[in-house]
Amino acid sequence: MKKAKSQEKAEQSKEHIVLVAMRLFSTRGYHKTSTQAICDEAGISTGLLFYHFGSKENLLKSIVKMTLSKIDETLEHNGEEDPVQLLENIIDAFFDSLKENSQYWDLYMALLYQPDTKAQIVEEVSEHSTKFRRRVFELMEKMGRKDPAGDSFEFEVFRVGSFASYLANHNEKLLIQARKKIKERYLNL
Amino acid sequence: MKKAKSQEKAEQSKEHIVLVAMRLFSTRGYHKTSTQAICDEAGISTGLLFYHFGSKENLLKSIVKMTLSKIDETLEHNGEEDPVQLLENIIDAFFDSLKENSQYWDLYMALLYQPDTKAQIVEEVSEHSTKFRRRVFELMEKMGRKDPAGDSFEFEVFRVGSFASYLANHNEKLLIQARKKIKERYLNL
Amino acid sequence: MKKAKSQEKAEQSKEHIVLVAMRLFSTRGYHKTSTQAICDEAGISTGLLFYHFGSKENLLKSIVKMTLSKIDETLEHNGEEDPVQLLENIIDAFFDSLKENSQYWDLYMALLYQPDTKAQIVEEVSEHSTKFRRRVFELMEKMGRKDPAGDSFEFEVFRVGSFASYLANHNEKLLIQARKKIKERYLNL
Amino acid sequence: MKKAKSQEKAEQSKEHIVLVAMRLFSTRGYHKTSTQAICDEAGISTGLLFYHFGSKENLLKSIVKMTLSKIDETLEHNGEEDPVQLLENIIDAFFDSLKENSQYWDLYMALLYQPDTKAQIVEEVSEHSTKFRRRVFELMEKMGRKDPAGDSFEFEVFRVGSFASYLANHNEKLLIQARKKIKERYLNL
DNA sequence: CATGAATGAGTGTTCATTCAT
DNA sequence: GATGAATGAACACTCATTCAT
Repeated sequence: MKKAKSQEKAEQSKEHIVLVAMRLFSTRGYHKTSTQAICDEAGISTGLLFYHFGSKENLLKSIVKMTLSKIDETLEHNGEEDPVQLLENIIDAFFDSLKENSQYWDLYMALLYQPDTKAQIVEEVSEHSTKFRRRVFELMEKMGRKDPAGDSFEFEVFRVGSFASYLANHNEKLLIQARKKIKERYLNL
Repeated sequence: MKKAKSQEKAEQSKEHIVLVAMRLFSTRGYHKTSTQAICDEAGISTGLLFYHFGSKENLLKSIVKMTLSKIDETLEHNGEEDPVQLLENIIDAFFDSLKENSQYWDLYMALLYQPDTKAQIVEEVSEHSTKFRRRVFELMEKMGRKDPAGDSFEFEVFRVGSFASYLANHNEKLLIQARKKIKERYLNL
Repeated sequence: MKKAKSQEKAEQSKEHIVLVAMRLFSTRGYHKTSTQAICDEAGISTGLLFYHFGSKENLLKSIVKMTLSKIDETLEHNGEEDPVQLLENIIDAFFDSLKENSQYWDLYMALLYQPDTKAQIVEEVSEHSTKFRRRVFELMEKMGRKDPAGDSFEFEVFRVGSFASYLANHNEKLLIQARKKIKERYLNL
Repeated sequence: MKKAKSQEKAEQSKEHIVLVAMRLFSTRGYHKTSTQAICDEAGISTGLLFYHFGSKENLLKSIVKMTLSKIDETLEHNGEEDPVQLLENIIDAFFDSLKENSQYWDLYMALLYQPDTKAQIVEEVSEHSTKFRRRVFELMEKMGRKDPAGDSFEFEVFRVGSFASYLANHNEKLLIQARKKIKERYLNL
């Protein structure tokens, strides 16, 4: 019981560190955030961070893993319904996540386009995005679209464009408009 | 004349450093490229880089400025033609640039999504992209599109999506397909 | 207790660095003493100096603070006696300190007459010297001197002159003579 | 004739540099003043400074030499008069110089109390101050003072004290008062 | 679990000086 | 005389990481 308690505490501590680190990484940049700054902000000692995560690099991977699994949960939280409704749910989930996990997506973009950090996270990330692309393709097939491959390609480009545009300056109007446009184009046949 | 010679040499030296720096920044990442590494690779002394550019940050700005002005030249090298043709030229120029100045665009994405580097280049960059967006909007108007605002918005999102997708893994096929799609959608009424 | 031990060790480490730094600053000059030289001489790593003091400038301030507080202790270690005896004690304390803390006073003069270092220490120093001047004035009043203001002014000029002259070439005879003269003039009415 | 002209021009150029350098050295500090800053301020090229002076160290020596010889001129500009009048003239010349060549004396103090710069100027300076001390001693003898050695020692300590006190904070009142006190003590028997 | 003193390689930058023109 | 591009050693400082307690 004691162990369980201590473990739980450790988990809380780890999650707390992850949250603080994500905030700092996304607002200051990964390379501009020192491990010391994370420790200070999280109110822990230098040693504890390395006890839990081993390295700064590994802390970064933990952030990505933890956040992606949370987002996955949201995406998969769907009862089975008709494909159009499903795709709309996915679109909404993604665009909602963009605002809710804004910090994460900021970090995500930063990491993905820097050679050194990209190498660290590419594994965790690529699996996730492949799964997502396949999902959309399947839904478009079920929806009876003539060119599901072409359409899902277009869809993905548009989705990435929405993300990249929004994250470049956090313009909310852009986000609303993009969501509307993407629904118009790919939900109605 | 003597002065001209010496100035010319200095200009060459500066441009050489800029080129080397761009290559290293884009392949290794800005923060992972030391000024020393740039000097070594360029075959110059530590001091010369700072003599010419003053700081690493300023070197970065110089890269962005120099490249953007080159790209601008290409975009504006248009005789007057009908708007459809002009838009196609712009699309081609942009997608060509993506391959030709691939290094620059890699760097561009990395810089734009990192808070610290973004701050450094935002001024130089935003002017450029605003000008480009306005241009597309005007062309769409001239083409007689019903909703030039909505269409140019879509166009921009799609263009950004193409860029972001391509630069994430340098998949050439994706680029070809995206160019084709964007032409289909926005060149034919 | 454990904490106390570790803190104590840290305090020793800091004091050791201060002592080494003072020696090097005073013998080589502040600007000619690199932080690395201090670390080497003190047998510590580069990082530790900055861990404890944050900057070279702050190390300098710590030296001044620490030494001034030591000297203050000596000056104030007086039982209550008649003003003449008190003034003599103060004169002796000051002239003794000049020999005992010779390194500090060398540094003090160097710092005080350089614009950049002066700015760093002026705060710590001025308070100390004001307090001292006031003390002498009060004693001269108690001694019943006719012009305590004029006399304490003269006294201060003479004291500063003794210091400056001695520290310019470390001539011991000069110091003995100056101490004798100052006592003759300001202790006897 | 042409040569003379060119030489004259060179002398002007050299003197100009010396003046600029003295100003910068005294206001920013010797070590905090880069040769480049001097060149910029003087409106000359990097090379010219080194063409004229060979090194920063040598520029410093030139400043000291040039200024001391100017001050010497002032001190020696005396018709022969009675010793009391002569001493008063010397006192006045020195205290006037303190205000007129304030920049030089600031620099002088800074240099004299820093080990590295002291080594550079000690030769030029010590000769000058020895000569001055001897002069005062001789005058006190002629004035018929009982203890010319002791008095001239006191005088020197007081003079140095006045200088050091004034230069520590450039308090004009202090200077006036000190001049008055020194005349009272050593001009009247 | 947790602390924080200690490490040392690495960073961007400065600066006196040289030299071809 | 005069220029200014070029040099390279030195510098203050940072930071991920370790380890004794």
